[in-house]
Amino acid sequence: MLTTQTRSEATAARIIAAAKSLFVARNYSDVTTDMIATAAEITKGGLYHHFASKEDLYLAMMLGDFEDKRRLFEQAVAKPGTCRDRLTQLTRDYLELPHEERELTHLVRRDVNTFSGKERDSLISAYQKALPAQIETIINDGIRDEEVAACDARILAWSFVALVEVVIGQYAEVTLENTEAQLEHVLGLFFGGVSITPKGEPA
Amino acid sequence: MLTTQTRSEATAARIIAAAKSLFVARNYSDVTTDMIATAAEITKGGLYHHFASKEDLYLAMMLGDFEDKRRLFEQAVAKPGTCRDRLTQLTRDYLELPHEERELTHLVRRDVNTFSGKERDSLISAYQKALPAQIETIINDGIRDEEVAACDARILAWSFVALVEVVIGQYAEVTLENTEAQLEHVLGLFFGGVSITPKGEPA
DNA sequence: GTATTAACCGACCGGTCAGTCGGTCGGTAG
DNA sequence: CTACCGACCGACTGACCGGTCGGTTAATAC
Repeated sequence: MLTTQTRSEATAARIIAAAKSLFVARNYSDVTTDMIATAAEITKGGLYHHFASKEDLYLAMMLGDFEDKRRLFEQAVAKPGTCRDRLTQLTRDYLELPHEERELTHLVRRDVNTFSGKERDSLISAYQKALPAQIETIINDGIRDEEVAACDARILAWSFVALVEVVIGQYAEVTLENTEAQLEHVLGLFFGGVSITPKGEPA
Repeated sequence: MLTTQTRSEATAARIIAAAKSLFVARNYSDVTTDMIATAAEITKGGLYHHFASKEDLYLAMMLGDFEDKRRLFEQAVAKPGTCRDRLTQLTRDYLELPHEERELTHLVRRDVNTFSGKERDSLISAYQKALPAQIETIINDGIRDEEVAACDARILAWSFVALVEVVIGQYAEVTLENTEAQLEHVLGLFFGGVSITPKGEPA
């Protein structure tokens, strides 16, 4: 029926998908390889045929996802336009990702202490360095063009990320309903703050 | 030498202190009762003399810390002044807490999925409801006094919290050196945004 | 002094979980 | 057809960990 290769790839993909939904829901240590295997409709032996270890699976899952996000962010960095426009574009694309994919982005901050050595480093350099660095680039352009006040761009990038996470609902059971409302909140707050000013609508 | 009661209280405090530094550094599941006992210079049997279970210890640690923070926040809520002044005061007090105490505040978001039932509920209602609700109160006053643009105060409260966490360095190895620089960043960004405006210094 | 009790010890138990290994089955190559 | 190999199975193991329990010491009560 299926070729061996196709079948193998499909199984690996099923394992990754199962791992995503489980690791998003619970800490690394609280997800067992049996749980992942069962969710992927395979046995533990089968899982270990595809991945050398639990850590290996976690890293494959994360670095695969990172690559997708890196490409997504790259598009916004490459585009012309104002800093605000590019951040809007990037955020809109990001908010339209499925819930699970967005959750993966901040999994690192929760689980990173579980790892050590180069595994830990690769996670940090992907999600804590490379992705925010792309946002930083856009913000630095904004500073150069005098659209944004001069300030440490890295801190501003992280501030932006934090605001996005708030509207996603990471911080509580607080969520703005639709993507446009979320966008408006983040961009409005980031660029204009909450103060009532004579010239317009903040927040 | 020491009375039994004093000795007991001191031991319990030592266990809580050991638990704090370990739980801040690693996930709930990755911290063993043996590690806590060793760090508290006691044995596991001794630990279980003071606390009924690992979960019980974790909750005692968290709810004790919550009570301290609740009182700290309460002061800022009770004070008169503008919304900005009160938030400044609260944030300054908060930033002057020792690193470990501040880290405890967002431990819940990392570990909450490990618990269930009323243990989980008590953690959520403390750190995800009661504390942000106090900030929300201050912001609502700001909206009432037309100092802050009308908007869902809960989302604004969480946005503020998120910005504070950024400058604390939760988000990367990014930290502004001193408390005043951190304060300026958070308050400036929250109230004024990052845009360059004719009338002054944002961010 | 004697009895009682709280604080603490440390060996132990039962369960869990990452990882292993010998084996089966079906597709593939020659 | 046959030999092979990759995909997968499932029982097993060894380490670890939360929690227990009988015992020891020292403070306290009488």
